Amino acid sequence: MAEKDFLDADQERAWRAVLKGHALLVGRLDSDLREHADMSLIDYDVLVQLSEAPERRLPMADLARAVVYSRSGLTRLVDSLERRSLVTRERSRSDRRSWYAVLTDDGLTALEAAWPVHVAGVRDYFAAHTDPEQARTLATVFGAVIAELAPDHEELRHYHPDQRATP
Amino acid sequence: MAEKDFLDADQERAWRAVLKGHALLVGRLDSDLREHADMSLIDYDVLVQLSEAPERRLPMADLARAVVYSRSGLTRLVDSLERRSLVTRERSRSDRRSWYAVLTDDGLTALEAAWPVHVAGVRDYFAAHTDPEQARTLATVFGAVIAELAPDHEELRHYHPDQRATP
DNA sequence: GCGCGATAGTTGTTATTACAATCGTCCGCA
DNA sequence: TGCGGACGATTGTAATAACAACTATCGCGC
Repeated sequence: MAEKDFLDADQERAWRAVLKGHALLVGRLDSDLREHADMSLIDYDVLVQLSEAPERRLPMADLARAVVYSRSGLTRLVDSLERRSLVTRERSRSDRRSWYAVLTDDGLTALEAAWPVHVAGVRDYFAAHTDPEQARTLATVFGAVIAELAPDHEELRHYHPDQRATP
Repeated sequence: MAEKDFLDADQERAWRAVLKGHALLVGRLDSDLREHADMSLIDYDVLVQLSEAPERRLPMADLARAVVYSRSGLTRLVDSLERRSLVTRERSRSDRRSWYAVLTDDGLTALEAAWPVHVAGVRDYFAAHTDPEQARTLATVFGAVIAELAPDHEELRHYHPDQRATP
């Protein structure tokens, strides 16, 4: 059980600042990307995850966890990315229920066009106000939050895609 | 102009942790409130802002800025709160374009029922991983983000509602 | 080998959200 | 005084999101 029912003043201020600052930040990053790179922030996030995955691919369920999105939402998001040729779907050879979302060459090109826009935003709106020590603090705190609320997310590190079968 | 095109590793990690941790956190806080207090996180946020405002009221535009929400979105949100008798609208006497959202007694009761749920969530999922020094760092960093992206938000502190006219 | 609970993904449906356009009001200025 | 741009709020509309239900498949236990 908790010992206190209230948050102390510092914690309260911190939480409110995070809530409001985050809302402003993602709102701005999203509209910057829409305006200059023709994609939303969640599109960008999906493309980044895929670009960093082995063979540029991730099963839908793992991708949904990685970007903290509902499975049904991801289905329609990947539909949209597929219509724009940024991503394709491939059936897993080892589990016939599972599909990979795969980053296409066009998708990688789009990502490479988008990232300077995004990085400039993160730098100017966020990192410019954050020294390295503060950055480490943020990573620690939110890392602990992630570990608390999604302890299974570590497993994604150990994921390996199907080995390519000889056709 | 910026001197660097890349974020350093600490800043990158911090930003990613914030993005993911925030998504998990608000998702959980929202579903906790829906389950145990019959309101969403944004409903709660609106009620809190009103409860802290003089005479429990705020013009729609100020309220929208305070909770970082579009004006049209707030219109429909307040419609919903009004249907549930948690809030009412009152026309401003000094500016006939402007309407106040006013927290009702029922709204205050609902808020008092909801806040233990919310505070417990913030404490357990967030504050438990955040010592006072870290909390101050978060408030500093996100306070700077807010000042960068919404410099006009300070003005809200100076707001005063209509003085009550003698009927 | 067979059944059965669990899992991956999609679809039906509904709620939520933002943008653009609109209406009424305000206020600075000639 | 009255004109014109700005502002507050709402509405029409379309995009986006989640939940629940459903299908197909997996893999454990016997």
